Amino acid sequence: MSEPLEQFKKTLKKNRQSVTQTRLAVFQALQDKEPQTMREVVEACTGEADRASIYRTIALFERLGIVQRLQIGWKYKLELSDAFHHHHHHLTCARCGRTIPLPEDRQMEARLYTLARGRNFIMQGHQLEIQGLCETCAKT
Amino acid sequence: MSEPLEQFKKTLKKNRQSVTQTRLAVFQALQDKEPQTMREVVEACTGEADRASIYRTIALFERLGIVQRLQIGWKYKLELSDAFHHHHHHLTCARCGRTIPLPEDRQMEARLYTLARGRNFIMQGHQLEIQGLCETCAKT
DNA sequence: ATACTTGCAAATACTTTGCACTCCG
DNA sequence: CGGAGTGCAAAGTATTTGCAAGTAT
Repeated sequence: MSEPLEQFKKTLKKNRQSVTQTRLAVFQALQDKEPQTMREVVEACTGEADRASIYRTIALFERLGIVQRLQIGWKYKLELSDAFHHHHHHLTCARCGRTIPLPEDRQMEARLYTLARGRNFIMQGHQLEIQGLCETCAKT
Repeated sequence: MSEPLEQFKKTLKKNRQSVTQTRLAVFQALQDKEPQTMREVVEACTGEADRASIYRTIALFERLGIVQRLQIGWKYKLELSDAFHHHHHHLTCARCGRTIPLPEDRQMEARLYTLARGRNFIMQGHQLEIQGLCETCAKT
């Protein structure tokens, strides 16, 4: 059986939430894809779920830590959270808009934690986005 | 004369943009303040500028690198850019919503640059937001 | 069975646009 | 003066909400 799918269902159950068609559809739409805009998710689910339900589902998923939002310029995109991927950050190409994942970097994570700690701040999460030009666009 | 204000006017002129009442009002609203939501900026400028003009002004300021957006959860906030502040990042309290500036950290910036470089990516900018609990909220 | 979820439609909130009028250089 | 910039009103988008009807446990 599909490993992440099981984990997903388990997460819902653990929080006493039903495993419904709508939720499965939204989860599938996000699976193994690059981060998507809300519009893309809605389009991917057309016919399977109503726009309003998708918003409600995404909000639930965020509350349960199933999805996370990334800021891409003025907009945001959605992707499954670290529990379903490795923790990572992104490079976004300012020219073509592509979102490229960066591998986790323990050293940097540790440094962030220390920085926050120094301000008596308890770090719960963080988000890092780098803008620039991807290899392809830099050539032209 | 006010130093940043002069710099602001110079930036506009350098780009052949007029120094208008609206632009001054928006700039003042952002000056020496914590990052604000669009709504807050609009409210701060009520009576001095129309909502539509403020949106147009913010768009212009972003184009000229006068302001930058930060993602705070689902929303964004606006603040004057690095040219008017030191480059820095933020801690956002998940409980009370406060935005706390973090000092610049050269070492971390350098590491980011290296990471991007390793992927043949030309870094032009980046954004880092840390969520957690501020000292006050952590106590209660 | 029955409490949680959804679809639908309508209300809000947020952002952009067209155009005639005003102000800056 | 002449073009850039603005206010106003209206059009688009995006997101949220109430409620009757459907569905998972």
